[in-house]
Amino acid sequence: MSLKHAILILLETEPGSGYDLVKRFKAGLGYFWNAKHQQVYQELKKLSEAGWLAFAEETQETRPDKKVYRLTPAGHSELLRWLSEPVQPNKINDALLVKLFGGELTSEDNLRAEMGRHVTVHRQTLDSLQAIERDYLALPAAQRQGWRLPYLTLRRGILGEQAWLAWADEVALALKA
Amino acid sequence: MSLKHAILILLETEPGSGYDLVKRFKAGLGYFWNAKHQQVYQELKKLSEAGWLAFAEETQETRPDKKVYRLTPAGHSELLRWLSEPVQPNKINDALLVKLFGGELTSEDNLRAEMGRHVTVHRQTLDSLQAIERDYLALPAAQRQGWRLPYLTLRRGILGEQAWLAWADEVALALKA
DNA sequence: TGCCTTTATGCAACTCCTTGCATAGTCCGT
DNA sequence: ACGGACTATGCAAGGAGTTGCATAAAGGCA
Repeated sequence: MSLKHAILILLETEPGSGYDLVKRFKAGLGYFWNAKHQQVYQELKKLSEAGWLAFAEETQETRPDKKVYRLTPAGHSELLRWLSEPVQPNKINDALLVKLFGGELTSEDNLRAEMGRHVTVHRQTLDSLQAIERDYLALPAAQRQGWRLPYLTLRRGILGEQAWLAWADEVALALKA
Repeated sequence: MSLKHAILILLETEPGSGYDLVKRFKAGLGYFWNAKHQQVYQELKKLSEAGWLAFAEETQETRPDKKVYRLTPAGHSELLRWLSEPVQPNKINDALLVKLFGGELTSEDNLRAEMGRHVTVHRQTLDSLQAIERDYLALPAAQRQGWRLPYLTLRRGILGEQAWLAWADEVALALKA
């Protein structure tokens, strides 16, 4: 779908290797686009073959050599084309809800335990997103300007996680009775 | 992932054909698990080969013949096994957020138009979920009991869509300035 | 000294999911 | 009489994503 374009966006900002990209995914985009290292490497290969990326091999002394990728003009115009075109609304596939939907077949203890595990994860995610938000809000206004769109995606994460946790409270209440 | 198990849950409640299942996905589970008809047919084939489902061919006079699938005892225990085991937290892949993240490269008009399209879709989804909720709440308490777990999944949809729309308001405000 | 983590890339094989096409009768509206 | 939607299933091909393995040197910790 748009892993291609996520990569183009990251490399448009700054050229980098596959390994770099994986780290950048984890640091920022990762909240709403996940990719394993394998997928990133495979995609970089395809994007170079399509002529959207070019790479230079950098030999390093104390570390493995790396390939630094950057956009070609064709890659740049492809990115602009993609940005100008509507994206499909998101497909949701949530196994936890499938389990809850069919939960009559199992014990409430089991369901509560499952919810508990997920609550822990979502609370941690929310904490880390809020930590990033605090850093952002502490920046002088001039610097905030450059990050205002990524900040909106961060807000999506925060509001989404808060809503998830509010829902989990409802579930906890319903499973107690 | 768990399309397998979504199908097992649906057929555990009531046997049916591939065509039936697609309709049931649209009516209920569809909010949080999407599947095209092709995938359902392919999965039914695999599940029968694995021995978790059995089917009976029903010849119909005025309509095409169909295969009615039901769980085998092996399918039933597989479902119980799956329910007792933790599910992985959800992977998020949201192309709209990718676009917004890289939105500096395009016009604000374009971003506003894109948001507008998505707002329409989310509002419609919220409306239809709330219509289902009204029907549920109008049922006598005895009947509500059987649907209380699916109702919790419906609540997830409602709270999720409301949070999405609240976020969209924040975005609209930020893109106006 | 030995073990773990980090840096850095990739092949091979697989599952999951999508897209396009094909078939074929019925029922409904115009 | 004709076109479109509904019922019902499926093949073939390909794209997207996962899992397991392999290599190899450097740096930190116990």
